[in-house]
Amino acid sequence: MNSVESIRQKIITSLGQALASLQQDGTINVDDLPLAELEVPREKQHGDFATNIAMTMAKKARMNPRQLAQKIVDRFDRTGTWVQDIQIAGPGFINFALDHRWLYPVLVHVQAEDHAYGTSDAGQGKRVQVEFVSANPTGLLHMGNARGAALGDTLANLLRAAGFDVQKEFYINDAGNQIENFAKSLEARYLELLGHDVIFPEEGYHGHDIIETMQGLIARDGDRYVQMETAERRAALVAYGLQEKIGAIRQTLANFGVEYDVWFSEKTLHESGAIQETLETLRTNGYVDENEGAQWFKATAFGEEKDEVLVRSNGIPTYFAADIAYHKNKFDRGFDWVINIWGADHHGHVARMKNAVQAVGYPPEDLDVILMQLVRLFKGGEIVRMSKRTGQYITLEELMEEVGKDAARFFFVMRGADSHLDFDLDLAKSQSAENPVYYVQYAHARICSILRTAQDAGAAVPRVASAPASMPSSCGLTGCGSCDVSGTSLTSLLKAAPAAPDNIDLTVLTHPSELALLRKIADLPDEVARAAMQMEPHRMARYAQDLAALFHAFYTHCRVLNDDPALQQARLLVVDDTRIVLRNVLHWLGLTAPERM
RNA sequence: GCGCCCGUAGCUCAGUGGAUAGAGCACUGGUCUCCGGAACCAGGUGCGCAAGUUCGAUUCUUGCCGGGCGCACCA
Repeated sequence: MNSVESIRQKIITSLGQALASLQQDGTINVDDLPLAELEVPREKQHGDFATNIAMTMAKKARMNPRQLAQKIVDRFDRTGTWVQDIQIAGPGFINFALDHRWLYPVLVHVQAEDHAYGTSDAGQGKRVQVEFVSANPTGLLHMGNARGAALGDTLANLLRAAGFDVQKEFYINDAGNQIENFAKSLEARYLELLGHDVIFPEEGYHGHDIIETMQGLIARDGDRYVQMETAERRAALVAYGLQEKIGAIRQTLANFGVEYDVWFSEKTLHESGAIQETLETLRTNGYVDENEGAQWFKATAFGEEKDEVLVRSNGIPTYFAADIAYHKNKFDRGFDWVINIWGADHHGHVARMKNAVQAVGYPPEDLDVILMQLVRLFKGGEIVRMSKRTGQYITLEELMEEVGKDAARFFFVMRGADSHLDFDLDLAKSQSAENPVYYVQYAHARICSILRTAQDAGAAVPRVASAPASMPSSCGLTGCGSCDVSGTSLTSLLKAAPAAPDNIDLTVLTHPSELALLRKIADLPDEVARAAMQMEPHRMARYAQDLAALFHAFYTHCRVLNDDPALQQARLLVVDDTRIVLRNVLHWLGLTAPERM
């Protein structure tokens, strides 16, 4: 349990005891005692924690809220709570102010946990799957995919940090109508490139990229497919096309910092008979109707307006049928929680999917669908118009070329998923103060610069109690490179430097900007857990900005390298803790933490 | 027509059943003998509208207005 949570629990327990005591001697006459809730007041002057318990209980206790509050406070045992001062305020709030010395142990704790600081066991090892992007393998990744990639990857990182057992998955739509279309489009381009007269399919994919794909094939195999039967030719072209496209998507996502645990092919659901089995399950459970030669999912049984086709009258299952089989497969694999990230244009699908999950025998509330609103690109103050149909759109590759991976990821994850995102290309590209990405990264680089200077002067970050053997030593992310290279990083250089005495005096840290920074650092485990469990990765982006701002303020007000050895030691510790937190957060956000800029 | 999302400062967006609703940008004025000025400090306007639930609503409910998106034997 982290420091904040431990103090919070102690206060809640003490409140509960105070209430129980009042109940016992009949001062308040109620049957059941609610558990007090502690909140962090908006206003700093209202203390570190506050509870509204006196207000919520006032009516049942038939007592004036402020009077009740006073009685609670009188019985409140502050042993072990760090509570220094209690005030009754406003309509009946009880405000608790902590002795700021509670923050000092946190400073040491951060050092001990290092890469693991901020992680927790909030998720209790529950198995979670996050499926995101899942773009059609018929083209390049666009802005919507990019937003999904940043949100999904960050969310998965945060869930992992919060103690969930997380799997990242990409669902490959390599079956169905759009693949037919893809095949026809490839064929048209192929023949066209070889000088044949063809009419490009009406519903085909117009993107220039598939011309390049076919140029690649011609370079490899020449015109040998021209003579083939149409079906055979299309099969050959589409096999090549899919392989090429999926490879490109995978590479682009890797460049964007996204690595999946599983790439799941829709086609395998058709080939393995999983779809048929799922249809059987649905039929057994009584959710299938036959009508006009097609098979329907009885969505109306769940209060929907109309049923949905599962198998067309031509015998081919719909995307919906495959998707049900896919979700059944996910739950069959034993996930406790399944999260999908979809574009908002698929919102009509959400209720159906949840109903279908229930129909195959799983609890629909174990499925969460995060809908993300569309992205609008701005350049020079103008909207950049995009059209998928004509292939006129900016790709993720182009975006990364233009603004870089870090800026792109940060901008996508900076806003809540359900808010429309205006992506200002000029701003993301600008290396200036207006750009929040640079603001945050600058704080990290500035810290590293201070530590370098300290090292050159022969000073070092004080050595603190080393981590117990049971302490996790990595960030909790699989495939994380930065934890492995810590042996050569600045940190270890500093740690290897002549050690300062273990016993440093932290009580010299009293400046308001120091304490505010420490308080923010102490909040990290809670913030991570909250962002993860509420599925709100944008909270982490905000946390990073807030922390950077607090650091910059601290930097201006508190001279780190100074001629008071005790103060310098203590402040070096603050600075290095801030570095650790910034680095960890940037890491979960998928951004680099530059030591120089 | 039905359904989903959104409406908060000039702009882009946070936020919470509570006590004086925040941040960045933009605008104005300040801060540096010194650790990175990509920094800091100060300055002011706002919860689309109207009812309801509540001790208390920007938050929850309903209606309306405005914007976006869905409503195929497409995915």
